Amino acid sequence: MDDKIPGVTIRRLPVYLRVLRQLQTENVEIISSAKLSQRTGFSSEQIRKDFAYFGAFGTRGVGYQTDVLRKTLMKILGLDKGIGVAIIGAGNLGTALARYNIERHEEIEISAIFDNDPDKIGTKIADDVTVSSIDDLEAIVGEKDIKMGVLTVPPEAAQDVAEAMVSAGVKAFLNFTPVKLEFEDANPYVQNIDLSVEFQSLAYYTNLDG
Amino acid sequence: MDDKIPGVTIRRLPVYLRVLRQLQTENVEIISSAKLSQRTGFSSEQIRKDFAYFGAFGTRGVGYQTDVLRKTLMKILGLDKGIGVAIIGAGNLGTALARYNIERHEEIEISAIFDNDPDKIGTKIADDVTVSSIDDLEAIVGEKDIKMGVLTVPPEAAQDVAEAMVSAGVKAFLNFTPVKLEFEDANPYVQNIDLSVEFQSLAYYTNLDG
DNA sequence: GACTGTGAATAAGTTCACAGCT
DNA sequence: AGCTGTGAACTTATTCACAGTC
Repeated sequence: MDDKIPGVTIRRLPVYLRVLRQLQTENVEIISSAKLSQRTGFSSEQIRKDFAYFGAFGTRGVGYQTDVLRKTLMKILGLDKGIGVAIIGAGNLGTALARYNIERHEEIEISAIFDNDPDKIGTKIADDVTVSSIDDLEAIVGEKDIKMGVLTVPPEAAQDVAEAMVSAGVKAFLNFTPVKLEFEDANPYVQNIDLSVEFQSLAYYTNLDG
Repeated sequence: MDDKIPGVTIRRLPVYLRVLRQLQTENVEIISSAKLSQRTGFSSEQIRKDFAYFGAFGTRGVGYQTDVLRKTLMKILGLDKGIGVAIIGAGNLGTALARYNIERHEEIEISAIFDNDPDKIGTKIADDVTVSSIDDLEAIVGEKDIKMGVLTVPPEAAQDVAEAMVSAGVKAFLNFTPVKLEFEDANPYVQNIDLSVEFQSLAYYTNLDG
């Protein structure tokens, strides 16, 4: 039941989760891969393959129970227990992400946001989120058992901050800086989101006919 | 020279551009695919393959001229001429992106930002960027010849806004909403960035050893 | 009859390996 | 000798097609 799940599959799970939440508000108790296909845009075969990685939990001739499916996917992603996140860099993007995230994800909690600007430290970004000094990074990350870091610092600070976080126990990063992070002993998971890449690559398609 | 370039290659071009800009400030005039590999993290074969899509412009035994390469890549992406972008939704994320982008990309200019909140309309987000009413969307997009749209609106508004933009001439979207956009006649390019997917899928990796 | 689960076929992208210039 | 350009091998992901279950 736990043979190396491809990253592409993992990244589809939150989409399934979103649809399943919707379906539950609509009181839909059973759903077929074909219907899920309509709602997600993924092919029905792909959906069945994805679910099969976690063992078969559909019923042939019937479909999947939305409730069971949702709970299973939550558990696989580890969203059944709360996850603490720290955002490093309380600039435009960091602040926006803190607020954005708090609105949407109960399971993923912004536990702290850090900056090195004295004017920002102590500022309240959102309910329950106040900017801490980056000097307290390791202490707070350890204390609050933070496992996930979001990097929205200037590029030159990224590598150092990331290393400090890893030694404090962070296992995974959302890296919004254009820096290719490298680690010696530890091997945290790094998901890069490079907004320059998004904007500039999109330019290519504005010149094409479609 | 122009046989269907894979999307993955297009998305690597901005990374090459960033490195090439750095190299030029360091006065490096010639660069090998091996050196580019070190700086980008992509394999040297991959880099050569990518460049080969646009015709061979390296010199065997020598390498690539940074200046020629940079100009070629800029041209392929269409960054040699300015590109107008509109952001729809002046919330946390939209505002952050407007400011973020203005700092970094001269070639990609935020030409307008729209919202439907009367309190926001007329507000200055950054130098030269003031929030316009969404009622003026089509007029302004047409007038300023905007080709790229960034959607940071609430999900329920996304489809309508996108359609209005397409009829005004927008060719490509950066879609930060979780909505699967669909179009009838036109076929704009849509790049989805789903922050919920990023956060939730990352949770999976915080539970793994690596 | 409806829908899942899965091997087999295909497609897309990456790495290998080496011939070909300079 | 050094480095590009590229066909061939390989790897990864998706789609096809159908047997199996309810």
